[in-house]
Amino acid sequence: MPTVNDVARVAGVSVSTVSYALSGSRPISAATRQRIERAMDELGYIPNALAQGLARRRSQIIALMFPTADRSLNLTGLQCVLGAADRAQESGYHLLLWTSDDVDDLRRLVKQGLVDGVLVMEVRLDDERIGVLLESGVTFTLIGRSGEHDPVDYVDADFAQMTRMAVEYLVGLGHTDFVFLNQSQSLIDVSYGPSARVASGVLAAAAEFGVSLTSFAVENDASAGRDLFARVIDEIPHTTAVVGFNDEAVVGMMAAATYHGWAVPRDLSVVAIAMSDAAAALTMPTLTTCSPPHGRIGRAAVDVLIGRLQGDRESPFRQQLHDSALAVRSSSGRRRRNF
Amino acid sequence: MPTVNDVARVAGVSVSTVSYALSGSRPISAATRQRIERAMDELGYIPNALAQGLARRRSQIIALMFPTADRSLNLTGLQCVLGAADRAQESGYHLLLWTSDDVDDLRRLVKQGLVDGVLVMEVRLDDERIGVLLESGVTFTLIGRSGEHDPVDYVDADFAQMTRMAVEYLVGLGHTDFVFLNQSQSLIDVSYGPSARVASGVLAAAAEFGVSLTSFAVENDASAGRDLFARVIDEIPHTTAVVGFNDEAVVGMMAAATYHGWAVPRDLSVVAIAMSDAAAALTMPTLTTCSPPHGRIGRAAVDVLIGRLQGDRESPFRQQLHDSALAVRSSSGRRRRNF
DNA sequence: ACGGTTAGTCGAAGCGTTTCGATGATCGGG
DNA sequence: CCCGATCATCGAAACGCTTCGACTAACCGT
Repeated sequence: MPTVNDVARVAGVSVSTVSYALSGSRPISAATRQRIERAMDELGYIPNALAQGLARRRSQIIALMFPTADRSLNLTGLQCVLGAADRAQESGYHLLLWTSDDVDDLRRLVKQGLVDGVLVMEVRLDDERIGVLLESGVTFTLIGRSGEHDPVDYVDADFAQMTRMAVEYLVGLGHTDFVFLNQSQSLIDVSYGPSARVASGVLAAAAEFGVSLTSFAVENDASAGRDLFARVIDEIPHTTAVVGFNDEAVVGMMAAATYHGWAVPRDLSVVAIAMSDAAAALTMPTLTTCSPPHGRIGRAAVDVLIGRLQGDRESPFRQQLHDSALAVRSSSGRRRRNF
Repeated sequence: MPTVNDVARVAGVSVSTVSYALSGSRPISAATRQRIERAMDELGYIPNALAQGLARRRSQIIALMFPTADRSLNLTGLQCVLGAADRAQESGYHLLLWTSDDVDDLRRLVKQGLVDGVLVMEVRLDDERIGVLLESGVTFTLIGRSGEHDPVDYVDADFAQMTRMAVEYLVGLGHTDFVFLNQSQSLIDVSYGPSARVASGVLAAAAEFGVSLTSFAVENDASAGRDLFARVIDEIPHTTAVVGFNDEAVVGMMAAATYHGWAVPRDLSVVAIAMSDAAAALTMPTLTTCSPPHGRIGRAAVDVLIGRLQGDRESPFRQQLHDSALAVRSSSGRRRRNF
């Protein structure tokens, strides 16, 4: 591999001149610049990233924490990761994928000086990673939010907007009796942010529109959804609308409904929260969804982080919430049943 | 951030001694080692990864090429990525996520000296990235295979085993008239490896078991599946088994079948190839699948790459094929219809 | 007691950049 | 026609680590 030395020799200048020509941080005469450029592509020179990083104290690498433990994988996370990766590349940064949840690993990572900044996914309400990052002094931004009003940058979905939109849509179709199907209690117990925020958002929206709503937290599998349906026909049979934030249970519930002769959407309208389009297309009937723009959120988070990295460190915190979109498919319709 | 210098000063030794204590590449007396270790954790010392990489000419970073263009995202890719990321971390490596497809970007990446090795996903039969990597001299392993017998390391699914297993299973249930539903022609046109291999595998298996098989390549969406079902009842109505390598079209076909009064699996058995468990659980009925162990493949690829990185560069090529597993769900059963 | 190992340590020269300060050369203004 | 600015370039010192060669002391066998 050719080095600056080689380029300098071939171009007949000093290494510092080559460096200045490359970075443009000092004026270089047109003639010299040309000789240097010729030398560079004659040699096929590409600056060594490690040396550059060491000297500049900037690696142009950002870490993306995407912990995989304790969480059922879904496409929504992937979209976010890929959005972030694409954007990082467009902005001249590398993206390091970090799947560990462990704060000691994290501490080690940032102390290594390998990464310029960190992106944090799957943020919990009392996420201990935030404290670690804060005290380490590294620049970071959250994809999601903690429960406290930490002085941090974040990009997140606007859960209030999302849930209100879902409920408003169903109210507009005449529904007045809702069931909300949340994620498993175990996820709520680890204070997974979205679960809490979707729950309170749905509740608030129901109150706003004056409709009745009963909430359940069930495991993330089809049988839990079937069991729940049995409970619903038994205890609150006048239910005509379901808002679900639990992919597999929602599907299980639809299957049970169909099995019991409740047609979807004739007898029951279902809206899934934050389900990917690809997943929604696989169900029968296809599910109406209300989902955050995960890809865009990932990209926006990269922009925020890089903005902070390149700009002033002390400016006010950038905190963005992104609107979700409703994708009407075949699982929702006008209320038909009457009691 | 403390440096080796600080540690050396506090411990009262030279920097080289600190380095040797850290790497263990030269003997250090127990007493000295203790003083050094004490100094290190008193200062909270972590070696700077960039400096270390520069000096050792090893960054402990591997790149994972996961191009996102032209390909519908699915969980199977995610599993593989996450498996690789986990394994890399366990082995003391960092994983750089690279989403660009461009060979110039790739060339630049490897010339930068940032990564020790490269993992290549979504390999096409005539993948130009392979040539670029080969001539750049960087160590790499494929997740998948090209069409040629390149002298390269790879880890892939055993498509022959996979397809044979799927067909054998259905034959065992009495089926003799098969439809194979492949991915879109556009994917085949870019010579996407799995499409070709699954197609020929299914064909070979059908021949082996002496059953009839008709193949179709359709777009990856539900309506294409519905259209195909219409064609099937028209042209080959005696079909009782479908092997599908096209998630959305398979689901669309099932929906159309149900709509036309063909019950699945009573009148039609369906096996989906390489569909994720999560996706299979969302369909109705839930789909029987035959899928490669994507997570394990990702991990294995990391092992192969790191083995090559740390071991001899010239040993015989490591080429692994992994067996798929059949997950029987509700879309397949004994053949009932007779003609 | 003596040469030959060996264990333990040190100094210095890299690794490939950037960047600071210095040095000439060139220029415009009075 | 000389003086301070400005422009273009250079040399050398970082950045934080590894590693080679050398040196000292202790140790072994004879």
